[in-house]
Amino acid sequence: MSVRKLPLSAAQSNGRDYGGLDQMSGFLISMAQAYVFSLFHHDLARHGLSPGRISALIVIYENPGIRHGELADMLLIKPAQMSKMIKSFTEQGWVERRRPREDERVVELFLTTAGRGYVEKNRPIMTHHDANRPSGLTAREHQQLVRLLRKYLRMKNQSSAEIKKAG
Amino acid sequence: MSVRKLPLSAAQSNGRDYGGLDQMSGFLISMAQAYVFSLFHHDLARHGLSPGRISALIVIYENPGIRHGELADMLLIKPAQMSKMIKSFTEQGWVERRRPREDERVVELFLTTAGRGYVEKNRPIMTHHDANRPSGLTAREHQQLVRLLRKYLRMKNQSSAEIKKAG
DNA sequence: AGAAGATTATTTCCTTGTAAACTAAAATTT
DNA sequence: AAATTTTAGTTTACAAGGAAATAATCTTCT
Repeated sequence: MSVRKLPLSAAQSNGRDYGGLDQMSGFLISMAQAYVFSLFHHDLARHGLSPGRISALIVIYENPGIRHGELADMLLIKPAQMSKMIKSFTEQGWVERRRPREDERVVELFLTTAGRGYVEKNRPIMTHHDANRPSGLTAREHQQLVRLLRKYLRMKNQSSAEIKKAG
Repeated sequence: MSVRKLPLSAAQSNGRDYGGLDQMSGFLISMAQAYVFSLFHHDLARHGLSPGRISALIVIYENPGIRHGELADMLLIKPAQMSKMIKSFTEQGWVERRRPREDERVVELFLTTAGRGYVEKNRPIMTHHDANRPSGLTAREHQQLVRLLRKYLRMKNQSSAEIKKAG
């Protein structure tokens, strides 16, 4: 049985040697990404969900009026790709673009009612999938991994909303 | 100055809210991968290095005769993509393909002398780049991240070569 | 032996993502 | 104020990667 058909298992070395790659964080991160992506696709593609697209919609949901470029910076997506994505969102009727009077170069993004409905329906599915993704880690190690990745990426410790919620 | 021009900084939120994405390991792994990839490209593209390609060559170097499909499984690369990559390697004169008599479906891969030279020249560059990549982590946290990612991917604890070296 | 099924790799077609050139608007310089 | 430079986003042309169909070989079952 080919392993490639079973995204539930990650890398298969079978006695082969990674020659040091398996001690490099860059390589491991790339492998983890491939694994996560294949699982996401396997489980959620039938919902029409793609990780990049739903992430962008969630951020617009939380930050109405966010600018095109800000969104690209937050998600590490290139502006060119962002343009295409936003265009498809407007065609889907999920996103509305506004050019503010005071600076007509920029584009501000807002979700339509349909867009908000789409996020409200699918964010829980995504969250659940992420929390329940099979991995070799315990729940505690998973939390630790999240903490390390956030620090790796130099993310601020908490969003203001989370601080409010926790406080 | 736009952040997108400076791959040395990772995600930029600037007071915006990730709406929970920033607590999901899948999202963080994807962001980390984008960050690592952009840095790799920024620093090493002039050497003609791409992470996927050099990784494949390293694994062939360490495992002469490895089969097409085994390599794909180890690197989480799809067979279709592997075929294209191997084809370009043979055209570059780095890899030789052999069809063994006992099973003529399979393709066994070997590096040519030029291929071995290429790996020997570039692996240290890659290793150095990985070890010195800027991140928000201390050296100790970096080691911890490597350990967690290996466990996440259910990788065997050590390669036999490493055990020999350590033992 | 012969048919049916499984395995391995490749080809074709399509989607996604990037880089570079370009347009438009605002800020800066002279 | 006119010219230049910078900023924001889009378009275009191309490269990387994946899914599905195909080809070739091997295995299994009768």
